[in-house]
Amino acid sequence: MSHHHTALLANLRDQGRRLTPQREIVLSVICASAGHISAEEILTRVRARYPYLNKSAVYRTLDLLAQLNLVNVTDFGEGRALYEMHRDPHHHHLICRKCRKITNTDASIFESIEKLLRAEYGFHADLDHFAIWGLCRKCARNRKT
Amino acid sequence: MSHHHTALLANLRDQGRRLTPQREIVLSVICASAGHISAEEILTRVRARYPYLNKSAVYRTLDLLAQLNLVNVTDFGEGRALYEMHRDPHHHHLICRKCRKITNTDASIFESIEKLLRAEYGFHADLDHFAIWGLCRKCARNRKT
DNA sequence: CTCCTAATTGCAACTAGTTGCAATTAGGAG
DNA sequence: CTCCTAATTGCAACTAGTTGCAATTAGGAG
Ligand SMILES: [Mn+2]
Ligand SMILES: [Mn+2]
Ligand SMILES: [Zn+2]
Ligand SMILES: [Zn+2]
Repeated sequence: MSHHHTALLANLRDQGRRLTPQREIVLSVICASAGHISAEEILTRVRARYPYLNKSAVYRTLDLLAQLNLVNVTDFGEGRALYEMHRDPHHHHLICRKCRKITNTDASIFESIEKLLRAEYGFHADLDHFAIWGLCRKCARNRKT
Repeated sequence: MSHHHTALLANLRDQGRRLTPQREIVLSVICASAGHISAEEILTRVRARYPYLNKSAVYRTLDLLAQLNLVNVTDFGEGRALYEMHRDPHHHHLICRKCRKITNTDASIFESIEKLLRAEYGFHADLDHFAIWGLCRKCARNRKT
């Protein structure tokens, strides 16, 4: 049993919830994927191992894993959610709303804001995977600025 | 013709796009709404004035307005997008992933990051309406922290 | 004012994801 | 190991939003 299954199990037990084979398979598929992966692709890979697993169970598991903060969910403007394991070091994505170019940054840029939100609002922000929209250098220049 | 219609017209003309009655109606419905409003509710209000306007036109207009940055689009975890005019002063929302409580903050918290992204990546971030997930004070305390 | 054409709409069919409920089962009690 | 029950799954029906394409039209040219 991997490290992530242990984390899942601990989280579930706290809430009187159960570790089912379906949940284990979904989690391990996400663990085995390098980057961002869609629900549809997760379902495909899950079914390679367990052909009759229902899509409702996959979607419900994805919601659960997101709520437990084991995976992050991000919309990169494709009109569907992409899932990724929470891994260190954290990173963020800058997305150009004009040309859709994506640039990565590291997590440190949000450190000061995390402290501010905690100090001022008592809010423990999940700032470990942001999609930040805007204009890239090239597109901002073309706006005759 | 309102200030917002003028802004829309200018944006459209630049790109060889057109100001249609459908687009005007959708924009004015969002302008007339105080806070966040769903696409479904926009469609309902649009049809109060123009009963046969097609939902595709509404969704396509919403995409367009978002791309032109005249409205912001945010998912507050309800599984659907909410739309709001870009208005000053800007604000952000802190959402607890456990109890779904929503707290507002003002826009100034992101000023330093906006400068950093511009200086370091040449990226002009749209940081005027963020939904930040995390744990509120109460829920963070209950996690036996 | 009329004509023209590329942009846009309306439509119908489709896709991704959600929901309510009966059947199944994880996991605790004995 | 067996029983029990609340949590979960599978299913089928549903909803929100998307897409391709023919019909319409905004807005520019003459
Ligand atoms: Mn990522
Ligand atoms: Mn808002
Ligand atoms: Zn760009
Ligand atoms: Zn909370």
